[in-house]
Amino acid sequence: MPSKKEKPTFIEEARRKQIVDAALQTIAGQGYSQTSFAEIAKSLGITKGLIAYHFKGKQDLIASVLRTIIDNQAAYLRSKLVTYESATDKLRIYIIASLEYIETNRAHFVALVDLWGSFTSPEEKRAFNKTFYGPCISQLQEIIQLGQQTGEFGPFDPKILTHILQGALDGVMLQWVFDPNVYRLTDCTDELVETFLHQVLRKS
Amino acid sequence: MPSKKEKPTFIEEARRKQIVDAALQTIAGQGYSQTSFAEIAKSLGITKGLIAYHFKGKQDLIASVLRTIIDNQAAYLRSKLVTYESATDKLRIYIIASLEYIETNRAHFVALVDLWGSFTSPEEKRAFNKTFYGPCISQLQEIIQLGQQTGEFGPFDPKILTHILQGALDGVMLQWVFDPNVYRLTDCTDELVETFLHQVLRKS
Amino acid sequence: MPSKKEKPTFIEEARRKQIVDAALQTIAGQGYSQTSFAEIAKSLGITKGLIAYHFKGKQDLIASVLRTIIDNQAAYLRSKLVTYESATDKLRIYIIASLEYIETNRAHFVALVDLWGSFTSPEEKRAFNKTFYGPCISQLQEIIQLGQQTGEFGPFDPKILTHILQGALDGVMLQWVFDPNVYRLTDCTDELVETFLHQVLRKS
Amino acid sequence: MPSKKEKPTFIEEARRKQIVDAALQTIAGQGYSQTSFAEIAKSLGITKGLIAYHFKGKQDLIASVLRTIIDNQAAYLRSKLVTYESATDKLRIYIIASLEYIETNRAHFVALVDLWGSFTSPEEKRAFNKTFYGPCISQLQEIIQLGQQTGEFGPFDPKILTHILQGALDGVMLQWVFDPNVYRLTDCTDELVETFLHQVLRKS
DNA sequence: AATGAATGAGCATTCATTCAT
DNA sequence: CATGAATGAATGCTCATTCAT
Repeated sequence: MPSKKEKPTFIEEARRKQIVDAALQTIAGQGYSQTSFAEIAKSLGITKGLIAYHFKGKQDLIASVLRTIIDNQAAYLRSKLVTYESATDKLRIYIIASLEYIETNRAHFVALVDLWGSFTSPEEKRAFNKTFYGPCISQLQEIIQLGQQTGEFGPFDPKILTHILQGALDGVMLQWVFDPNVYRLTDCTDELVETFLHQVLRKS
Repeated sequence: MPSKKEKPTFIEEARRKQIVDAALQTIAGQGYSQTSFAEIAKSLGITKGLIAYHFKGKQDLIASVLRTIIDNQAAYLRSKLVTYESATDKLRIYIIASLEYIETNRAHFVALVDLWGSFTSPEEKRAFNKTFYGPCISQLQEIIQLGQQTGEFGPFDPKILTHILQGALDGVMLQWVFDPNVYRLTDCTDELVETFLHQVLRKS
Repeated sequence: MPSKKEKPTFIEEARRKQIVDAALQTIAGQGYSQTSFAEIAKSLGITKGLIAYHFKGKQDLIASVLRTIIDNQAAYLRSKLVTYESATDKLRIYIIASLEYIETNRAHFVALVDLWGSFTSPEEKRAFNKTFYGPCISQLQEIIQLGQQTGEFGPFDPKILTHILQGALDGVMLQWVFDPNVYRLTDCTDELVETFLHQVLRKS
Repeated sequence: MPSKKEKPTFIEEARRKQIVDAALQTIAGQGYSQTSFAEIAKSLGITKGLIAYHFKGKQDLIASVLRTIIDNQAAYLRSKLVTYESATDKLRIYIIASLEYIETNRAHFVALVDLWGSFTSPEEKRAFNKTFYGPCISQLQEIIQLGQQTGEFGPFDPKILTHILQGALDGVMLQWVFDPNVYRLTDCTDELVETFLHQVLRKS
């Protein structure tokens, strides 16, 4: 393990990223239970000792993988959302961008679901949930509350609807991730936008 | 392993069920990665040799666990659906019963998600998906198509809506399974019924 | 690991003893730092998995080794001491038997010194010391105090003399254990008996 | 590793000493088995590569540590002994100084005992013994033989008594090193001086 | 002189699986 | 039917050592 507090060197940073990416691909490709240091190392043509050199342990490595997945997705969503003003537009683009992202980063989602199995205790699972869901949920809830403040959206429980919409997105992505041939993701996008926009815009 | 073709004895059947149940609870409680034969055996007060005797291997055991989860849920849904005639009623009860079932059988869903990690190759994962989602999806799709035939429901792509509704259900259950304190499942039920009934009943 | 509370089977007990003995010999022969499960297993023609099956871990195994060494020696000394009545005789036989025991069980002492290195923290080392030295010291101190009560021995600080005599015994054994050719152990016995009996018998 | 034959530079010499000292403290503090290059390097704020650069290998380093311990003690004893003329005085001061040295350099003795475990083969252990015990024993034996030549001491086997006295010293130090609270080292000093001076001075 | 990236062998430990009893 | 002894492959991890920079 390199020195603790000093800023990491260029080569160090590059290796870490390389290993994290390989880990992510291995998890997505072979499942978490088959993702050993040896397997990751083999896929990179390095030794497993090198992975242990760059990461404090397996937990550290998968935490980094998780971080990467979450941060990437969050950054993508944020970059899309900033260009729109109205809550209606933001909500539409949130749905579209969420599915778009998964379509081009399927491995991320596969790995994410698999990683769930790496947390053994209920406490760890809850923490994992918070880390992963937290940012999405709050981003979405802000949009919905914005819509209610501006009067664009009707009166409904914002928290419940947030979770249902996010749930619908995740559920749809999940099925597609399980089997990409089950439907075209874009067809779902349209239907989801229609269903939920219609629902939030109802005034009575 | 008992003889291949003979019908299983009573005790044989009981043991298998006992072991499958213990496996399910262990997976839900400690996670799949912590679920060894030894762990299951300990929770039953038997030896791991006995588990190996009754099942061809670990894959065989978890396949049985999976079967149990799926069959139980399917049976529950079916028993609820038969008492209703109209597609609208059937759809409402499908949503309600799905969430009801998970609320009283949370361990099943926890185990199900965890078990996803036990499939290593993409092919296995796809097969798992077919086995698990298949029955739910076709049951739901039948209801929706029924509604369109009777004229209760409006004109929309039945397949896509089926997947979106099922996805919304799964997504909502998933979040609740991750953290039971995130919302009351019944609150979601109402909102889901309202959202989707409104959507399918639209005529234009 | 076999069942926790039930009495161990015959074969279980035999294996454990066999493994403990092999561990002791390996430690004495190659040093603790070279004593791996693999090494012990190789010397027995079994697999290292079997050692892990019979012992909870390495700590458990070396604790058993330690126990064996200490108990054996203590039992030997006790069996010798009971046949004598007077403190003078007991003291003489304590010295003689201590060296006798080491002469026929050199490996025990070699292993004992080596095992010291297996305890990393000062607390562990102190505990080790208590476990090992405690029984010897108290046995010896009882003899000396007996001698002072019966009037056989003169007036001196019994605790200090106990430690000095035990120290002399250990030091002499240590040198001989390091290099058996340095002197004949029996020559030391005579001189030690003479030196210390003379010392304790002094009345003024 | 620096060039073989050239005399070492000032900085080279300083580094080696610094590393040897750190190694000694680490061994005494955490035990030999926990003393890795990384651990020593960390305690000095340098990299383990640097240690490998200054020493041929781990064996080389611990040999240097050993040398330091032995030479320091020998130098201390010699400096004390030269100021006395008679064998009786020399013997008394040998005992006193030996215990004095350990009292102020406890870490040296702790490390010494721990280092015993770093020698794997019986041959290495014997060599270690010779290196360590040799100087002490010959110094002590010279004193005793001097006393017999001058007629101060009585007629006894000088070799055996040398070893017994040295053994007593080591044994007493060992117990105190194991647990400094077991007795005050100075109390032992007095008793040891009394016991052994009385013994060597006996004329019959 | 010194660093830090990289190696490769070795470690204790876990576990599904086999099989004689 | 059931046990428990035994295996062997795999896992995460440690560490002395090497070497280009």
